Amino acid sequence: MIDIARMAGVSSSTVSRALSGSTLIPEATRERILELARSLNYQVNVGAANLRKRSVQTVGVVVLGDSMQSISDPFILNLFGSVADALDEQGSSVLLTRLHETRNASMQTLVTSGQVSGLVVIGQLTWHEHLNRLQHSGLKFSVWGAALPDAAYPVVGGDNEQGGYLAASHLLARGCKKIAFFGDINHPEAGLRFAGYLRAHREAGVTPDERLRQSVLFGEPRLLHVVQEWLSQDLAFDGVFATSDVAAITLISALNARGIDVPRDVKVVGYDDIDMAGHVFPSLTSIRQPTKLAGHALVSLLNEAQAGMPKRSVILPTELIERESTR
Amino acid sequence: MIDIARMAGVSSSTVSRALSGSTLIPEATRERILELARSLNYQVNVGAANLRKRSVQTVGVVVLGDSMQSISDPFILNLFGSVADALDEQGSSVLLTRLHETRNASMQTLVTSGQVSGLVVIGQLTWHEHLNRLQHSGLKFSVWGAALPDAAYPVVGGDNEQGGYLAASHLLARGCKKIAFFGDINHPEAGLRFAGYLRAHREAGVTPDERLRQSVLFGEPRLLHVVQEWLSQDLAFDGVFATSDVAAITLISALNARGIDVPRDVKVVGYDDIDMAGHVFPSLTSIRQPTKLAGHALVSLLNEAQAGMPKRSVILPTELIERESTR
DNA sequence: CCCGCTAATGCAATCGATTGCACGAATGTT
DNA sequence: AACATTCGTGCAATCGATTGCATTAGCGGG
Repeated sequence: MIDIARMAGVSSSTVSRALSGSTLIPEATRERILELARSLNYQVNVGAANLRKRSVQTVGVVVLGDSMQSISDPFILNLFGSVADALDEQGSSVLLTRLHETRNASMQTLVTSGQVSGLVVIGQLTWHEHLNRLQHSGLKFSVWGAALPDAAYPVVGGDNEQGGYLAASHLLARGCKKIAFFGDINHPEAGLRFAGYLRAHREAGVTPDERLRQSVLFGEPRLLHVVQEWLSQDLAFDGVFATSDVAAITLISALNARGIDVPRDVKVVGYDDIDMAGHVFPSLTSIRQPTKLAGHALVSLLNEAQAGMPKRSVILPTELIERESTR
Repeated sequence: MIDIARMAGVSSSTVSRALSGSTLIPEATRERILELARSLNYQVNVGAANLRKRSVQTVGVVVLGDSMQSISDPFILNLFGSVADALDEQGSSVLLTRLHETRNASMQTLVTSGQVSGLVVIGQLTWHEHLNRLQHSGLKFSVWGAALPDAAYPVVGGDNEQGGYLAASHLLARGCKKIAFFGDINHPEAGLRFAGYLRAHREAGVTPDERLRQSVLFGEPRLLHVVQEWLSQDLAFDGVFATSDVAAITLISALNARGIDVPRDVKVVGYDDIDMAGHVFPSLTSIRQPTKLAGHALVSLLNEAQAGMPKRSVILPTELIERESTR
């Protein structure tokens, strides 16, 4: 910067002001300096500027779990992209970190060491208590997940209850009477989806068959096996609501293999509306969560936390995307 | 740091040395200072340290393409995770950036502005020329993609030719005579896979039918439509090699819908071995690329570039994962 | 007892920017 | 013509660390 100052015949103060767009510098001078900087391929050293300004334009995005490898869920990737987009828009950089269960001190470290100004946390699960503790210690962050009643930290999540309701209502409206539920009821988000499934049945005056429930975990490795086991029980059903598209697609493949036609004999609704939902045959009806909004909401809540505003949580509406699997 | 110095009754130089593990400081003093720092929850300001040391422990990972949204390819995510793991291991942070076609100047910027020491680039595609230019301008980076003959930059990629060879050989060994190829031959990686497909045919003494080629782009939105169009041509075939698992799964769904049994009537091999390959029915035989190795290789090549060592490229072996779609 | 040497420590410059304050010039006001 | 503003610019301190060099204390050897 001093070199540029010399070449432009001004002081480094003037260069700094010109580059940062201060109104003190007349347009003519600024143009000259800008041009010079461009031709020298000069960029302000962000680290030095941050040091003096005592601020950082970087947000940490923390993905909880063993490793990114384990996150095979395409929905998480979309969400992640949307957070990155939102941060881009406000001119922040994204420092990515994955955390294992063991190294939980490191979330604090990122902020304390001045690398990031705050955190967006994706993947709540078993970390709930730890997140509560961090919130009380004054760390600034926002979290994607289910809005647990005793969460002290700001949460953004899809409206899982509504999602489950939309799915089941849609199947009922399509004439299904015996709708199976595929998902792990103990998982916070899947549990809410199940609650919505029940509400839809109640409102329609239909009593759901308790035998038509199969616990399927997210990312279950033996998914195909579980599905086939379940089908071999020869239960009577004409519809399925699966809490993940991966499970739904697996199920449809298995049904087709047994000569059961989707959607004629059985109608299926999935969850997350992953890319492949539109690619398989029959294409899959699914519940879409507004990832675009989610990213913005997570960033907004983080900004609010940093501004010292009171903690707030956001529940985003879900939407049913109708495709051939329920025609 | 000055506060700690005062409290420990030493100068900030001593604290700095103690914290960075200099041998000048006797063990007793260092322990005392470390304990004090811990109790005050103190962390060295990374920005200030970098400024003085004139070094950065952060690597930029650049994902090329419109937006993370468009990267529906789960393989890319795995790769990304593996790069992040490798950087973690050597104690580097990961600054994530997505770039659009339009803003291509910004790769330089990240390094020039001192935010990162180098870049790992994922997604080569149409950027080849631009990457060559950047390499000549002295930027330090490594790239995942196909090792194009005139690439001036270090590349890590799967052995696409071998992958295509493995896939086609496997189908031929399973008795297939008419093997269709699904993929965009103009895409560098898919082109090599096609070359391998041809070599396998040559070695087996089988002449591939030129009509059995369907150009399918990665991430094609109208994939399902394309597949159905193709099937309606009623071409005779008993095997398919698809250059992506998503295309392969779509194809199998469509075949099943027409009463064509996989693997009995037609055998199918995909590429990338995505998670869902094991979940669908019939489960999908696929070509796996060693993502774990890929991450390490990308980081190694970047380190070498930064150390001023001559450019080198790495081609990683692929592996056929046999499942039901070719039984 | 003095000298030399080593082990610890501190001083102060430095990294590359930003910004409060002071100053001089130009302009406007009576 | 004298004075008050406004405008543009530069000086120098500052952000929070690191590190070359100087300095001091402590110790053993001659």
